[in-house]
Amino acid sequence: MTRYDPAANEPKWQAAWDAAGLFAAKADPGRPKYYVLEMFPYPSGRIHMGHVRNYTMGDVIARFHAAKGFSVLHPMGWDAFGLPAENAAAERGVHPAAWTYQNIADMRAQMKLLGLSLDWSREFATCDPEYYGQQQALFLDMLAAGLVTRKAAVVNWDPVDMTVLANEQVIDGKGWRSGAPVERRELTQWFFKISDWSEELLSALDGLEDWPEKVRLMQANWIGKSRGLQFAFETVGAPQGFDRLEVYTTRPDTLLGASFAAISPDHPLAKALEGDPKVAAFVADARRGGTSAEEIETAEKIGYDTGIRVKHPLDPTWELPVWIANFILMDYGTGAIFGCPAHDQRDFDFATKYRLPIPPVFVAEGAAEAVLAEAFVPMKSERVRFVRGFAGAGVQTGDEAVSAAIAHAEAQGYGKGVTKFRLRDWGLSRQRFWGAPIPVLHCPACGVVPERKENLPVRLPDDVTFDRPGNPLDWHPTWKHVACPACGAAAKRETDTMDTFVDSSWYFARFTAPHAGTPTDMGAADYWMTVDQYIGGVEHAILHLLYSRFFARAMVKTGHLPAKAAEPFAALFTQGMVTHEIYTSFEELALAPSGPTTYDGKGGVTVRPGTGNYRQRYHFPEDVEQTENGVVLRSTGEKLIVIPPAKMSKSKKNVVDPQAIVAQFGADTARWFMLSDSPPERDVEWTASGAEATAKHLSRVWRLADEAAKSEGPATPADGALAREVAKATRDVTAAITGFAFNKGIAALYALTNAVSRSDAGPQAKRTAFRAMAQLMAPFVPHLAEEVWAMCGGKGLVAAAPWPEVDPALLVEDVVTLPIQINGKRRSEVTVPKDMAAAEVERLVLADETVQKFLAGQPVKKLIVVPGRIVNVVA
RNA sequence: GCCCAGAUGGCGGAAUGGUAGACGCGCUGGUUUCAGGUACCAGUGCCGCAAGGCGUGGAGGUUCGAGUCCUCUUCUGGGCACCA
Repeated sequence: MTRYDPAANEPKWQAAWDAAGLFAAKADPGRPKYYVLEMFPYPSGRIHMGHVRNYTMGDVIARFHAAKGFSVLHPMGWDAFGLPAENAAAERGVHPAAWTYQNIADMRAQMKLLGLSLDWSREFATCDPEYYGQQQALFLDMLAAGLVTRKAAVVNWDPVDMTVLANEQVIDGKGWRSGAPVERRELTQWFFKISDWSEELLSALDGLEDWPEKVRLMQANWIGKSRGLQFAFETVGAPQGFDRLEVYTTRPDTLLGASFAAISPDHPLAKALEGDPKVAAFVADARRGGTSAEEIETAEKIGYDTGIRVKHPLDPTWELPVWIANFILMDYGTGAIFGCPAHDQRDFDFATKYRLPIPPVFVAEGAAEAVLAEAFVPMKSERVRFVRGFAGAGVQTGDEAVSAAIAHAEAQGYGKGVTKFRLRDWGLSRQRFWGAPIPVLHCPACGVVPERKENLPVRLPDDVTFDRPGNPLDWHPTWKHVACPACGAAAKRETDTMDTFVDSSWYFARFTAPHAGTPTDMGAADYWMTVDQYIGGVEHAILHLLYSRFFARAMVKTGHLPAKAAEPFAALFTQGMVTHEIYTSFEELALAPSGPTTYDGKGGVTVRPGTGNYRQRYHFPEDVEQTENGVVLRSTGEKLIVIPPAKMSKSKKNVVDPQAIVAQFGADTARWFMLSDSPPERDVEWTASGAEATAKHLSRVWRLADEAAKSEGPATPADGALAREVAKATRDVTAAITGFAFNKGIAALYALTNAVSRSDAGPQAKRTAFRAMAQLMAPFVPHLAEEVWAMCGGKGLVAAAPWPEVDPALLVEDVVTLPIQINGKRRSEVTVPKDMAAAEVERLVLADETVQKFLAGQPVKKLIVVPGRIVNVVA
């Protein structure tokens, strides 16, 4: 018996596709276009199973739309700037570019094994001078259009990587790459003014109907619109220029519960007081740690009483102390608050610690006013009784009370309603080498001067070393010393480079004209944009997608994209992770007392307390073996602890290498299995048994097709039953692909295989069925599909064949089997012609022996006949 | 604390309010094979010899009929948050 040989067939068909130029995207005004894009990879050097899953999904979508007659754009590139290249450069003494381009070459070779329908002619890396040069041009246009600004900001400073970190790059108060504790520093930085677009970016989310609801919600929360009251306290005893203290509150209904005012350590007033050494010492203390709310949350609340007082707006005789407190963020609102400890837990904690009064504004309905043990924050449904009412009070708490309080403040003239957003401007400056240089100069005479466009790209130098910390651009002997483009005087280049999120915020637009002499070509962009289907990990739900949405708008404004592309991704799909079991063992260290290891059932492994020193080891799946005894290490037979599947990670060694899988089973097996076992949005567990089963199935399909291809038989007309199975599968696979339910599409293909296998139709009818199956399989397992197509007499390449249409007549059944329920329980069934009248069905049902038996003489109260579905007898 | 998503056989998962468990894995029996593997056939929610009964985290409800809709609840996963 011959077996299917992927190793021989897959390269053959890949070469055939290449020779036919099938995947080169061509702008064809006569055809509808379809732009499918997967989030491009960082060139780490190896592809992983997550890539395989991501790109296979995109490939199914791309191949399907090509077969449906669309002009498809399905490009691939490299998100190639970033810290790992610099780390590698520092460790190995290679230039980041050399390391990056070698990785790209390696990964491209691995990816090509997968048989993806990618247009490689459009490939670029963001570290190509051609790409980042256009990015610099884009930056200059945005600068001219007022979309970029330079301002001082408190930033997270990573003292090891010597760079600014975004809040989200700070994990547990430490840099996400270096692990070093983060400090807060004030630097002058370049910013994209994304916060000007808060309202637009928020409201436009409503139109993104083909985005996951979850992602839209996460973006909405991130933008964080709130309605509140802004007002100014009159100060008493404050330094010159601080007669008033502006505060913002979303809870103006609790204004009568004020007990203190507090300002951020970064507030101008705090700075004005830093002449006092005690204040300076406190502020230094409060600034320890990162700027993220999460970081600040875990820090203990500390405060310093400035001695300044403010007058309550509703009662000038009522004075509140002004504290500097570490939990107030300068970036949100005005950097100053009034504290209402009775109805805000963190204010309560603060007031308790510093023995400040805690006056309640309201209590739960029916409750007496008592000393509070914690802040009283009523639930939405809870009714309250006001104990310190004012005009506008007396209604429910919540939005109504807030609106009433704002109206009251506006009527009395002490404040006004203000809408604030949480979203902050996007700081793009990075003090790193391996990024796109920010194309501006600092001239002693002219100040900040944009580089001239004809001088772009501002290239990174080749002669750099990484043997000392900081930014190599900054201490390069010559790079930054240039003449001012405006006056010709000696000037210095900006040595900051751009955040790598900038690179990935417009690459999708560049793919439409990857070698244009301007950032985009409007003709190409007009044809291809927007991206019809974007696919990637949910980890990019906020930043990358929000930045891209901002950039697309900025590019419309600067004339680099047509207005219709302002929302760059029409549909988004976020795929689940690839997981694998983890195999671990404990190595007992010398002199340690012995004790058993245990597994807690939740993914954690613990060594029994008090048993001494162990070193935990992880083992690669390829090094372990399943035995009757459980999972053991192949080399030693040592029994291993198996931890339930988790995301593949190098540190846990629960990884499988796609290249090895392709070598063992072929690309089609990897592709099929990645899509077959779980819905695409959920995690999928990679298992060796599942991969083997997939390979067996694909081999079976090939063998059945091979048999059909080789059998001689009468030229029977197409077998009706088999044709019906093909029609059903066509309907189901089509629906599964358009509905992003690839697992169901694969189930339909299994069902069709079984149907063909069991069918007694002649070989000719079977060959017809197999050609149809090849077409349906082609998006999932394109190589095997070509093989089956060719064996069974398909003309040309199946990859170039149109998608099969369903003949609706074939899906119509002549007779239907109706289940019969008696009082809602299934008791019998009746097979009737499809169109039988309900009255006739009723007669048949009542005559049914089983029905009579279960009725046992009871009268029938009601008889429900749902045509074509079910019959329910109510007795 | 708030928001979101889930909970279905031994496992992954199917199921426009209409036969719960498609399809796959695993398992059982059989055929082929010297054997292992492969391949093929049959079976496989639970209890029960059977008739039948019970079954979609739990408790109620709506309905002729609920995995699906409503209320409450438990648990799991994810997101957000000293956001004023």
